[in-house]
Amino acid sequence: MSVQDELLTIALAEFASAGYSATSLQRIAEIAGVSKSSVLYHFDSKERLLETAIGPAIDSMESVLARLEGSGFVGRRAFVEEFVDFLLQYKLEVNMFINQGPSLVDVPVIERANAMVSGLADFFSQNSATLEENMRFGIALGGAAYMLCAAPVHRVEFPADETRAALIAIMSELLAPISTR
Amino acid sequence: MSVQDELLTIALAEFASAGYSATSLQRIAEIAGVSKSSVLYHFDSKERLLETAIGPAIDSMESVLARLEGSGFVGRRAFVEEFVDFLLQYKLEVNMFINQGPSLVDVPVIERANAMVSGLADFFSQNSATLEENMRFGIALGGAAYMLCAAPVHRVEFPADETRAALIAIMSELLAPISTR
DNA sequence: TCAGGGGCTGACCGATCGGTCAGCTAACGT
DNA sequence: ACGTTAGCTGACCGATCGGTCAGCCCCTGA
Repeated sequence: MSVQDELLTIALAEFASAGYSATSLQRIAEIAGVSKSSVLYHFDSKERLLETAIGPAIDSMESVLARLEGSGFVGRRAFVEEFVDFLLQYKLEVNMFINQGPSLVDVPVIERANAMVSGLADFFSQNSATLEENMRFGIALGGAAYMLCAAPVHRVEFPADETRAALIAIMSELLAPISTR
Repeated sequence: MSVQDELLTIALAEFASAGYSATSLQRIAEIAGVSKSSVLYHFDSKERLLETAIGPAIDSMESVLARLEGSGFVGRRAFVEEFVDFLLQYKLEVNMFINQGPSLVDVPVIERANAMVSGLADFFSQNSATLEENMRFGIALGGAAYMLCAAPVHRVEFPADETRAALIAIMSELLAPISTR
């Protein structure tokens, strides 16, 4: 594992657990066993380090959202599976988007993540006839994201395959009453 | 409104929106139109300011959890209503607990909040026979908390009474399959 | 009239922040 | 053998952080 990749892994873990602004470059450098100057040699700034660390997750989320908007809500089952797999793959990044997205609005790469969240919310708002339908979307997606990406910080993790199946079942049940338009 | 109460209101809003460590006493003082020294006169430290601001919410959550553990899960309907009302009353505080609780573990008052979350999770873990049942609890509570306390940062708010009714209905549906033990 | 205290302030402190810069070392191409 | 470059470092910078402190203003009770 290259020094860059190691720094990215450490930075992502620290940003997600302690918060972006509360994580110093000095701390990341100490964990990696290098100097703070070395971190700034590989990544021009703290913000660039964040961008590189969470960029792939944002790209993946963008493609998931694009497919959803392309196929419409008739393909809800496929979307639910894609969404759950996305959460399972990018737990730490999603944790960051949810917890720190609104507070890091001045960081361009975070703006992209916030735009994804808003895009999802807009899609579901347009595809729901009532407030209850809209809340079914929110609870399904927000609850799934919380269980997979936020709750593990407090508690132990569950086996991934069982979790995936249970999550897809519950989310499908929540979204079932919503009619396709 | 006294200066103390005004400072508490401002501090809570800033802590929730920008994050505790990213909010400086200087900024709180500027919004309130007083000096940083004045903030530290009314509250001995930044940590004390946080404690005073979110203390009532923690007290309320403790009583909700105590009643749940006292009555057991047979009174799930009453608990759901209590929980939703708690979320509606303490949106900003809950937003802080969820988003920044795990990262502020060294602050005693936040430890109390984290203990509440763990207590809730333990109760539901003991009252669920399968992983899916356990996830139903998590999605119901996590999703509700996200919709009410985190999502409004991104988007517009909904009317409170309709939201309350819809939320209670959806959560009851999610928790219905779980047998009382 | 005046002593006293609550409310508030600016000046200041050490610590830490992100970031810059000159320079060291080892490996590589010619 | 030598110039170049990548990788890395410590020293240092200005800014900002939470917190301390002496002192000012103004109201109140004796």
